[in-house]
Order: sequence, then structure tokens, then C-alpha cells
Amino acid sequence: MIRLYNTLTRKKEELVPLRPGEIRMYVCGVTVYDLSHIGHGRSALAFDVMRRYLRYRGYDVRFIRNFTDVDDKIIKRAQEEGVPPRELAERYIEEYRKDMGALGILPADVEPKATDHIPQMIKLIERLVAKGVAYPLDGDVYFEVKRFPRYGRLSGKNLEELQAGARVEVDERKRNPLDFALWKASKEGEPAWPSPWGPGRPGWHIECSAMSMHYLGESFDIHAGGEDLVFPHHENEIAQSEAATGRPFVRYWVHNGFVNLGAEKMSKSLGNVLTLKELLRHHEPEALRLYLLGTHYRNPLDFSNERVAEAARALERFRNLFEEAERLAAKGTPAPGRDQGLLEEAAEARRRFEEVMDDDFNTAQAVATLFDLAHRLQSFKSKVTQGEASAGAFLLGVGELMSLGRVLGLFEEPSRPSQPVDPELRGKIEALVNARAEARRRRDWVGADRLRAELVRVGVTVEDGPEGTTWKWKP
RNA sequence: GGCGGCGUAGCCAAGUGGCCAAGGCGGAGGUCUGCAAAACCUCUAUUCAGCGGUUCAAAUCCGCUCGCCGCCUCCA
Repeated sequence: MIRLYNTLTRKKEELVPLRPGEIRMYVCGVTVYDLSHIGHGRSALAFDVMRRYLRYRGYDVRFIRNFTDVDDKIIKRAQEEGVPPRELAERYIEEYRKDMGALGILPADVEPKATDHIPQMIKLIERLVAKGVAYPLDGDVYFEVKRFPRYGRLSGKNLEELQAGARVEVDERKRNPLDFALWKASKEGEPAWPSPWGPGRPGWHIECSAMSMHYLGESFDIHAGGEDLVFPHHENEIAQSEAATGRPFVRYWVHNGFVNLGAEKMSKSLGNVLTLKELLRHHEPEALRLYLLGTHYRNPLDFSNERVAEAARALERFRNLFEEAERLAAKGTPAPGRDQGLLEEAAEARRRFEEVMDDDFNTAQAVATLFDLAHRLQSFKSKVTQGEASAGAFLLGVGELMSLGRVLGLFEEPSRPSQPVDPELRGKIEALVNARAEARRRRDWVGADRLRAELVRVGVTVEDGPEGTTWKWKP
């Protein structure tokens, strides 16, 4: 049984899909007017892991993540750069896909763009106007929040409170300051689509309602996004969707916590953004992923380069283990033999992993089970080296560890993805390593150390193990 | 002003009524090794911001105090 925290009820609930065995999930993607930052990465990762886990648990998951490719900021940025908005949006969609791909985030089943779904949006707005819950006004169309009694339920607010605290500049034409735009009349030079209310473009909120319902139906299971979207975005989505269909829109609303920088929210308006591109220049993607998974998705995360570097060191422990396994496997795969309870412990690790992931996707604890198992395997490996335990069992155990890690999208890169080495350099390094091995055979420790020092100068660490000498780039 | 969240070891971070308070990084000692690296073993919070209360039992529930943050406005 999987439990997940539902923002709507403010508690963990058992996940009961609308159709048995099937999960339909929609994630609010990004507005593509700039490069993605670590906050986008965290959000995308959180839901990528949920999706992977649900699939692992046997659900047939239909996963949609949209792009908002028409909006005020895109238009503004495009004007500044003197390019068509569409071109700007396309550029950042490409960048988004590259960055998220680098982080190991899988593409969604469908990645719809708002501009490809204008007819669906217009149709939805028409339904709302026909029902009398939305009203046209000078080429705009607004949703009248008063007509939706449950307005405010998701964010735990009521209309009076919202009005009292409203910092929106009051548009006198609107019936209520909180009424929000479903359709905006276009100004000269802005992207525009024909509509019953004149040329214009969709409001932000209607996009997600129209696209999610188009691909997932009028009621679906999970709708996800950053916690800043709870109000007003998701609140408005519920209002407009349920007002139009008369049916419950979404069963489970899930929201990820923010990435802060030095205890301050990171946002474009504050100008303190850390782009994924920049981060990936300094950190291995997998280390970044492990770092992010170390904090539960709903908690705030104060980003720190030092902590990512720590995660990279922790990752080394897994990689060392996988290398040992590779070396052993290269010698052939022996029968499991005496496993001294190792395989039962691996099975126990899997049970524990599932238990904590079932509980609102607790990746922090899931990662801990991975470390526990890795530790146990290292310990077992020592016995294998001493001939006291079976190499076959060890390899099976390592396989289990890798398989669990992959549920989180870890361990998918080849172990130790060092920079591509130019063959000439590789030849030189190997010559030095061999010369040193030769010196060691002669017990010429001075010569061996001199060669080691030389290798260290070019950034190579040499390791003498029971199965011979290996080298790697110094981390 | 309204709503909500957080405060756990040197650092990061799980845990939300009852096994000795996960795990990572760092640190200390030891084993192995010509040296080194990796790995292994042991240790590293009698205590969970503070103070009261409820309970047989609380980091976990309630109240107050202090500190920090988010949302209420475009925002993952």
C-alpha cells in the first residue's frame, strides 16, 4: 500500500487509483523563457522518482509534463531579444530537455505545449461562460471565483482572508479582485489566436486544466508541482475544471518543497538563481541526484555546493563496490555457493526500501537502505577475498543493490565516467603504471614511489589491490 | 494582518507516541598494505530550540516563549 501526502487534505492518504492498476499523473512543468535552475531540477526529480517507483510497483503510469510556451514573460523576453516568442520558447524547451536529461530525468509520456492546445482551452472557457461562472470583459474572459463555493479549499484559505490580504492591484472592471483571467485580449504585436471574444491568448491557469483533462480525462489521480503553485495556480485549476465538468478534478495533489539559497528563496525575481547548466559544470549529475534524494521531497532544501561534493564522495563508495564486482565478474560468474545470509539480507534491504518508499516516497530513507546494503556487501567482499565466502553470492548481492538504486534513477551511468581519455595520454599513463608495477616486482620502492609521484602530477591515483594494480583519475 | 512549515550530533539529514534516535560527510583509534589508495572493525546525540503540560510511555500530542522560512503577487 502506497501512502502519499495530499495537499488537499493535509495528510498522508492511501493511494487508490481511479482505475485499478493505472495511475494518471500530471506535473506542472515550466514556463520556458529562461534556463532551468536547481529548483526546477528538484521538482522534476521528485516526480520522476515517484513515477519510476509507481511503475516499479506495477502501476501502468501515464505521465504528462507540460510546457507553458506562451505567457507575459516569454513575450517580454522575446521582445528584448528581438526574436519571435515561439522561437525563444523552442530554444528553452530544448535546453530544458538537455538539462533534465543530464540529471537522469526521464521524458514524460507526453510533453504538451500550451500553444498546441488552444482549441481545447477555448472550448473549456466556452463551457465556463455558458455555465455563467466566467464572464467576458473587453476581450478578456474572467473566472468569477464567487461562483465556486469550494474556492480556497486547496490552499486553506477563504475568500474573505484572500481579499483582506490581496496585494493585487485592483482592476476595477472585474467583479471581484480575485477573479482571474482565462483569456487575455492580445495587444498589438503579441501572439494571438482567434476566439469568440476576439484575438487573444490563454491565461496561465487554463492551460494546465485543458491539457491535463485532454490527456488524462476530466478526473485523474495525481497532479503535482512546486509548493508555490498551490495558490493561486492549482486553486484556480480546481475551480475552473470542476466548475466546467461538475466532477472532481484530481484525487491527490502533491507539492515539492523549495530549494533555498542561504536560507533565502531562490527565484528569478530575486536574481539568485543557480542554473542546472552551471551546476552540472561543477558536479557530476549522479552526485547531484544523490544529493537531492537525500532530503525528503516535501522539505525545504538549502542548497550547498559542499553538500553536493559530499554526495559525490558517498557515491564513490558505491562505485568502488561496483568496480570490485566488475573485476570479479570478469573472471566468470561462479555459482552462488555459501552466502552466509547475504542474500536474505539483500532481500530484507529490498523489503525495507519498499516500505519507506511506500510511505510518501521517502527517498532519504531509501538511500539509507542502499548505503546499509553497500556496507554489508563491502564487508562480505573482504571474506570473498579471503576465500571464506562465495563470489557468486557477492555478485548477486551487488546486482540487487544496483537494481534498487535504479528504481531511484541511480547507478545508471557506467561506473566512473571519467572524462574521455585521449588514447595517446592513456598509453602514456599505462606505460607509467606498468613501469611502476615492474619496479614493485623488483622491490624497487624508491623507483615505484617516484613513478607514483609522477602519475599523481598528471592527476592519476594508483591503487594496488589483490587482483593487481588499477588507476583512476584523482577525484 | 491571515494561513502554513521548520528548529534532531561538528555539518547535512531521516524519524511524528513505546526495539539501544536511520543514513551520509567529517573526525578519532585499530586491521590490511613496502608506501599509498580502497575496504573492514570500533568509537563519535543518556538526547531531539527553551519552558510547562497530557500519558504507564513523547523528538513525536497540547500550551507558551525564542529563532528561522514559505504562501497570501509571476514563480518548481
